[in-house]
Amino acid sequence: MDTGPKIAQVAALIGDPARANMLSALMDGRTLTASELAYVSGVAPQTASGHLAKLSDAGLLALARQGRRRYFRLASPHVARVLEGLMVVAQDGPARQRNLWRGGETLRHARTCYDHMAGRIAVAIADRLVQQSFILLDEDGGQLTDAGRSFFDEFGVDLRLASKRRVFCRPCLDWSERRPHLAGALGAAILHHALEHDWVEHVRDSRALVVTPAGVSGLATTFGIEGALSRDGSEGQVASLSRGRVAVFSG
Amino acid sequence: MDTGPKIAQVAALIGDPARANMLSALMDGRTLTASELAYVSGVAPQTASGHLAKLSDAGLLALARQGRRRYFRLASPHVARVLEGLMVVAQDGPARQRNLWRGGETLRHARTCYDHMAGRIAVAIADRLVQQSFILLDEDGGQLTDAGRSFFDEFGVDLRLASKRRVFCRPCLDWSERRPHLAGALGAAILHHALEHDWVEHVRDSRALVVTPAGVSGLATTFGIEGALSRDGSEGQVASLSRGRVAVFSG
DNA sequence: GAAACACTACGGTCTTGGCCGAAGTATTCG
DNA sequence: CGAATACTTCGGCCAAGACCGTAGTGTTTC
Repeated sequence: MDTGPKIAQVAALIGDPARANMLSALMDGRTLTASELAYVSGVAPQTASGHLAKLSDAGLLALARQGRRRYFRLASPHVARVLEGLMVVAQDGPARQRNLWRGGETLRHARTCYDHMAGRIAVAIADRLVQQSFILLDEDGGQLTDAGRSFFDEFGVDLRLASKRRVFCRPCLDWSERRPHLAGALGAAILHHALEHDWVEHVRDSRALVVTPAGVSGLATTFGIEGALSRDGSEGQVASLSRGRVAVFSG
Repeated sequence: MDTGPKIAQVAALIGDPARANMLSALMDGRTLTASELAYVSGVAPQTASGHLAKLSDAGLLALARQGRRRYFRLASPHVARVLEGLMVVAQDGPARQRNLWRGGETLRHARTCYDHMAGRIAVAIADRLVQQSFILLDEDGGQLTDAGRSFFDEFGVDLRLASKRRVFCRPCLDWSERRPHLAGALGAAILHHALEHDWVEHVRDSRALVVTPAGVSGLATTFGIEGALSRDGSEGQVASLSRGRVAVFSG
């Protein structure tokens, strides 16, 4: 029955800005050194060291020492999911200005989400795949159709990972677009493919991705995606009605 | 790029023991009054009032006033998922004693998880359904098979919810068993059915469920579940090897 | 072996925020 | 209308913990 305190302990750990910055920086699955994490979190190395010790002790980070430096990464995908979930809640929570995002425009456009793509591009890809009946996908689950299986075969995505009868197509709620995009092994395979073919490139020190010219044509011919590729604020989509937070429900 | 601070804000909110207790108490989807929440969180009403204001402002709780009292509930299933995720991370984090759980034995056996069942029973049900090829389920996703569809039809679960082509079978990682159980609309339907037929009953002021005699036979004949029903500590399952938290990975 | 580097441990300062007593505002009941 | 109930606001107390300066330990480089 002491589930509350356990939750609180972990949440309090994530609840410090410096630590949250560290975890955010690791959300794409990279491994970073203590110094790098000190820098991104905006605190002195001594302070960062303390934070990192706490996060490791709690099992949120995995640590590997190599010579005189220590490499940290998220201990498991579970941690990444919690962080992603917190982003979602943080976004739809306060019904405040959603569009004062400015700075994050590149992130909103395309970024990595642990091991797959997120952002407008990723949502567009997912939408397109659903529209063509290659996958079924909503907030609660996803699955590859037979048509989808042949599509991805032809597309060149390695589906051997998917051998057996494993379900490997799952949704991940995009915190910037507030719609599900494709995660799981299939999502990871698409990102892998995109990086492999230089469709997208990592932005240094960021989870952001930029779409290359090759990517523009590749995404267009493969998925038939055009509109979502323009990165300038063609924020056509109405910001959805702001559900009042103080919902009156029949009790 | 300010995703860190946003995460931190929400996490810090959950990171206070009193507030975490409140959220935990609401995890089964109930609506509770401010007084009740003050009681479960172990603080004075004035203090609780402040906490509840913060949680509502942040959009974690939805509030309905009715006469002189205020009813609170989780603002969305997203919040419940974050809490469940935190439980999972809290469990596998510190590789400490997993079996000093004592008090929570009832919870480990069967409980609600927002709108569906969790605990040994729920994992057993999911396992059985997978074994009989009625569903596919792993940590990343789930799906109902054709055989499963007819099974649930016969079983009497209302699948009309599942109309269209919606995917509605999703996994939820059980923090006590560390294996996925069935969530989503299908999981909710099973819980609904079980409550409807008096297979299980809520334990007052708790998320725990007790299995009635009717439930024992119902679960046995319907799902073929026997072993998992004995609630005495037949903790046969070895506690899994304790993966050292400081994993050395090739960097 | 000395110097530079990466990280950790310790100690003291200072802010944040949780806590409750007391008092104040709605709502219901007799 | 007054008392009881449910909740909120205010103010002061207090402890937890984030922060960095200083001083270490271990590792690499020259």
